[in-house]
Amino acid sequence: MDKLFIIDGHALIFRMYYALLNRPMVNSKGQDTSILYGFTKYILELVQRENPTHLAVAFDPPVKTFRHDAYAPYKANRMVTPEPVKAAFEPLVELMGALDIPVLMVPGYEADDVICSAARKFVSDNMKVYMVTPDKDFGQCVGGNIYQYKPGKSGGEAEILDEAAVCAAYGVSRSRQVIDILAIWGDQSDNVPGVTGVGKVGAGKLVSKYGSVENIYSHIEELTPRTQEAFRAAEEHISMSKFLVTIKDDINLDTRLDDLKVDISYNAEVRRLFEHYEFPSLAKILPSGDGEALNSEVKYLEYSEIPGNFLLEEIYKDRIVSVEVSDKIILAVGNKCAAFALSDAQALKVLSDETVAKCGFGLKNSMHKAGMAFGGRLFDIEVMHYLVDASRSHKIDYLLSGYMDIHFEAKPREAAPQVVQLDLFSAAQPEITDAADDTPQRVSVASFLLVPYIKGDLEKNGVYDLYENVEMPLISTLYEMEKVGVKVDVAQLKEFGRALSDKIAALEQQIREIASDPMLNVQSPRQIGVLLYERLALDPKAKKTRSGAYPTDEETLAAIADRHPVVDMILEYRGLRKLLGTYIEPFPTYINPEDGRVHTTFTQALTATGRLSSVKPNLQNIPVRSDLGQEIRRAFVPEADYIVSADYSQIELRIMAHLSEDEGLIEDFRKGDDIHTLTASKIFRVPVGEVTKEQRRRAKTANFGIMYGISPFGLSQRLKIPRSEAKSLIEDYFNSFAGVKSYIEKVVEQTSANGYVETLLGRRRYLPDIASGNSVVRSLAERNAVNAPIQGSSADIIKMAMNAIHKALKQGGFRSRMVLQIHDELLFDVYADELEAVEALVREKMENVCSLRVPLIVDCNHGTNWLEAH
DNA sequence: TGCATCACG
DNA sequence: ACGTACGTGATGCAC
Repeated sequence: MDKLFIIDGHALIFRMYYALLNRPMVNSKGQDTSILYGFTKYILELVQRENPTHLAVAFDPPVKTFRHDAYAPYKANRMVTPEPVKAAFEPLVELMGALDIPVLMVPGYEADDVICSAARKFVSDNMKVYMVTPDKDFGQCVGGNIYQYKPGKSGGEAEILDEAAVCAAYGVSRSRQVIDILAIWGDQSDNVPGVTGVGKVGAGKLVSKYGSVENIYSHIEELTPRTQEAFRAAEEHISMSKFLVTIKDDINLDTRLDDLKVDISYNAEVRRLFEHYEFPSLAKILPSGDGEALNSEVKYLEYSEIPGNFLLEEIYKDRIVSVEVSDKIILAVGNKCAAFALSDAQALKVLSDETVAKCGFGLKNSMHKAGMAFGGRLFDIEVMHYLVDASRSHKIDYLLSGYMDIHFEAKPREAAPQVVQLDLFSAAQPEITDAADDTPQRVSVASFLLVPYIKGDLEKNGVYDLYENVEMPLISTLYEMEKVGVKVDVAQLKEFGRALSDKIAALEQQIREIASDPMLNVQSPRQIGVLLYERLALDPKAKKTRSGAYPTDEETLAAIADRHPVVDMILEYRGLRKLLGTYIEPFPTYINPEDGRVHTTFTQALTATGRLSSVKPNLQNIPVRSDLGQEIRRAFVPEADYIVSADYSQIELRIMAHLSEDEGLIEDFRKGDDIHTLTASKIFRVPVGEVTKEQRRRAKTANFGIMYGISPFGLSQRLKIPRSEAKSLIEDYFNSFAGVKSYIEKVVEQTSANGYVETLLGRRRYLPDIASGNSVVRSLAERNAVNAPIQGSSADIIKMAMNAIHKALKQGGFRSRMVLQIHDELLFDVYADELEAVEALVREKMENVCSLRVPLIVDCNHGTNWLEAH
């Protein structure tokens, strides 16, 4: 079967432009070769990877197209093309010519039209056509032997879409219906008006039900009143929208198939150009280039699948097994594995067996799939490698090639199904691929093999204890917390949401009136910038940032709020929109229909410092600071009787007192009085009783600043005081807390010597930038060096407390549950008859989990919702 | 994709 | 001269 790849040149140029914007390539002649290099490299690697028989690149012509003629505002929103993009075009065409890659360009038509027309012209039973583009619009042209080939994001795998995949994305039955969806959806960047208020999902549903835009209008009375109104408002321009989004696939091309045959060689012209631009690495990947053609020998991961009974024998002999649960349970010992059904009693017995250690990658996820916590010691290579170096990737394919020099990906085989995941990194040339996906088998085997290597690294770095005593048990602790989830009162949330929506709509209306622009998108910082600084000219000194927009962040706007009432309205609009869009509207989708609860996922192997993070949804950033935001917390309610909140008081500052051994700070904490007041008393040299509110505020900000690696500039910004004043404030602070000062100096010094810093429990953060010659980069690393042990030790401590509490609740037979961790706070769902005991237990575990030079104090409260528990 | 914005500790 | 307090995640825009 022949394969024709047609590349969307316009999209690829932009992609390369943005990808290399921050680290441009410049040759010795001072030319910016970024786009040229990225573009050419992409195409050469594509050829190497996919082995097309035919190839072409399509570009937009530099003049107007038939769409502009039909509709003047078409693409009028587009920014002017960046200069480097324009400049790259000519050399690119020259280079393509030298490489014998045909460039398709037809006056009056966009690259889109050319690509689809070529696809239609050349596709046949013996020719698969791949349109290489990230643009969703191409979905309309997919079908039969025509596919869309979507380049993977930042080195990820490319995705090949067939008609079924395109239809699935919108919920329609034919790919041509993409046109109707796009017409309704509209396209901001091309200035194609759609039906306002109807998006991708809404359009998909309607088109799937009625088949086409026209048929929707024939049945318009069946729509909801709001939708009806939206469609009526769009009636005038909808056929134009449909026309604009329809890609022409029948333009006359005089290109012949033979012209497109791949015939790339390292000829004299290519050599000249590569030498001129200085692309030696590209020469190597050319078929007849000077260097080797990338393919060196590659070891692939090999394993054998054996009958379950045989594997069970091995498991009970060795008392260790690797586990990967997806739709089956894959168990492995060494490079032998076996698959069991999720309900298989023998497999489940192994999983719960306390005397059989478990290896795996992301074991918490496997526990969720299996619906049970695993017994025995847990060797999760992802979590383990996170302790080796949190800043590196923990992906299993990197680990396997890094530690064992083995390719994780399946050895390529023959036979191609319709939709395939192509392997970007495999140098070999598969016709591709692998219909039966054996990824779980390979994950399981690879995890088993990697454990001793990674364990070795942990021991070498002295962090194995941290793994064994803290992170390993935390896997199960977090699993249970996620599984329990937290109850959210959606009805309450929705009611609050309705009130917010009304207010938002009213504000939007007012703002648009003031702007005299009924189309103004208040959510667009760009448009708001133009309104404030160009139309209303509120700040003649305002200048654009390097990205070409005016800054419109809260601080900037607050400064000019007195110049026009619209500024406050915009700020209010944003605040409400944030609440609605982030904390109210998305929440119903996160509620598990089976138990009516929200189950976040805690990521245990992500942050640079050792903290957890929370995703889908993030329950660690639920509003608390503003009154309106607090209403959201009211919707977090107990399944039992009470929400109990227990939070460490000033834990980071206490850790700083402990680490720095500053006598004054330690003494202050032992007194048990308000720490910021005591700090203020010292740095402003006034008696504790005479500290003013302002002095306390400054002292508090200074305390935080110190922990974040302060600079006079930063402090002056926060406190809105002159730099000189901030500078002397810091000096006064360090005079009062000399131990803190010398501690900070010591940390920076040691980090420079070691290249890393450590927390209380030995968790490392590597900071190679501490040796940077660039003072901005180096200063950041120095601040990281100060902050990481503080933030990281705090994480160590609460993780230990979580494990202890989880264990104690379980052993005590409590029905109450720990449900959330928010960095220094733990949240519990507690039964009334257990309230006292749980509060006492939690406090005891948290306060005594480790012993510092200062006491650890926990504030514990309860209520019938999260807000009340504070 | 990458940026801007803003929610939390 | 230059940029400037630490760590996160979600959203929406514009390309």
